[in-house]
Amino acid sequence: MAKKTKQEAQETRTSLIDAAEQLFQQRGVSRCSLQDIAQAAGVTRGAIYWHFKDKTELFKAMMERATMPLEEGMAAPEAALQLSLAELRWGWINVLHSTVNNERTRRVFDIAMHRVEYSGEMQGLQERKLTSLRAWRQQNQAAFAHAVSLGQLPASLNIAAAAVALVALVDGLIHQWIMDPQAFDLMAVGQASVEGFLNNLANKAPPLLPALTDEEQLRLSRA
Amino acid sequence: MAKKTKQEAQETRTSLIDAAEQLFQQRGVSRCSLQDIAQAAGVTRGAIYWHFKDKTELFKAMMERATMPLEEGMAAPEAALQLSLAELRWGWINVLHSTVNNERTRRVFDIAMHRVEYSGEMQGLQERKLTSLRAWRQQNQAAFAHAVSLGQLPASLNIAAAAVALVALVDGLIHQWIMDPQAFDLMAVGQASVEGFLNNLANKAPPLLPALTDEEQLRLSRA
DNA sequence: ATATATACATTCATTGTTGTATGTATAACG
DNA sequence: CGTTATACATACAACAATGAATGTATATAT
Repeated sequence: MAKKTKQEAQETRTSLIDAAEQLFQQRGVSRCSLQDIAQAAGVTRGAIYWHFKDKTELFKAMMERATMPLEEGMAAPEAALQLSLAELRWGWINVLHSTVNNERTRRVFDIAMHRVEYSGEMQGLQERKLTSLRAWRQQNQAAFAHAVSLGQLPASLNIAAAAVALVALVDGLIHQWIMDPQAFDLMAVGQASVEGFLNNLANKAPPLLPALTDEEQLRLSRA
Repeated sequence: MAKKTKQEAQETRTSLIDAAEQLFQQRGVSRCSLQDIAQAAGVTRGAIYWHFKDKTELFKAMMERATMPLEEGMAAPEAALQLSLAELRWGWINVLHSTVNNERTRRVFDIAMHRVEYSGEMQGLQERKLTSLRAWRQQNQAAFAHAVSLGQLPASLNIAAAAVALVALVDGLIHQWIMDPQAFDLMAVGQASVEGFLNNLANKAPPLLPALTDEEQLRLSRA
């Protein structure tokens, strides 16, 4: 077959990533062969090996295409210290919005969460995810610290723990929603949860429950 | 080789599941062969095919062995309506405790989250997970409803959303901790988060942030 | 004590997948 | 306008994994 023009080659590359995205989600990454992907894209494996070194590189390219815009959405690292709580809320709402409204984001989240094994050659991807996770935590913690310095949040606040919890909250919401989208409205519950969380950081609520009983403490201490 | 006694056969079965647990976590489920597992357990593939139909069944057995005690921990379905907030807290704390202190629980959580693809023959497992997730939500929602009826929580509370959020919070915390155990103390942050969450359900905190601006609303409406 | 089911080990055939090597028509370039 | 690098398709070799078939020594039941 004939050589394609540069633009046509780019289109081939794009449609390969598209096909991979679909098949990865449907069958799982390890359970779909390069043959499957090539066929779905209307080419042969030769095209894949031309554009990508192997399946791992194809997977990386797919991830990058989808997550790049998201990571840009949460501001640059230098700006991190300057983030206000309102900007933080805006960042999280944007992530939720992309999850709900951007089909690609949703698919890739699903793939990253349920359709791939983070082992072997994919190990690097887990570390990348870890780096990203730490960055989110840092971002939030810095914003909390800034808010404390402005008097918006009490100085007694454990900003590290609060950052962990907020990231966990949103991450958990997205997880649940991806698994079970009709169970709840991610935007509504998400926005309410994030705002509720932030509101409650500002004022110490009185304890609703008594401390754990001695017997409960004891049961926990027995491994 | 010779026939083993019934007890020896059970030991073989157990060591096969043990080996699978280890290797699944190290190399990922699809990336380790039955040969690998058999060898690690000191037997041949014949033993695996005797005890289990195929790799999927072996995986299922491994999951069941680890998750059964956990699901028992959160009470039986009939008792769901009777759970108090204190019992709910206790249930969550127990899950966190198992995650931190039970090596098997931790390994299997890691496997279920990062080392397996929920596609093809594993599809059933995702549905099982979904069922379990819905049960947790139901459990929490019922406890909230009960607390509302007792006047412990305000009647204005959106109990469905609150249940989703609390499950998300704990699930997200466990996720983060499994990925990055030295990043924070799961028991401490977890207990504080859960108690903080419950406390804050009881009293409406005043809004810390103004509502989203018109321009922000507009940006969200543009897909 | 004998027969049978058990708990595996061993062997074999088949298949799917990967990586690479090679072919080739043509776009791009000077 | 000839040359060369490009963008794939095709063909091939090698392996690895599976599932089934078969073998076998011995617990166990009768």
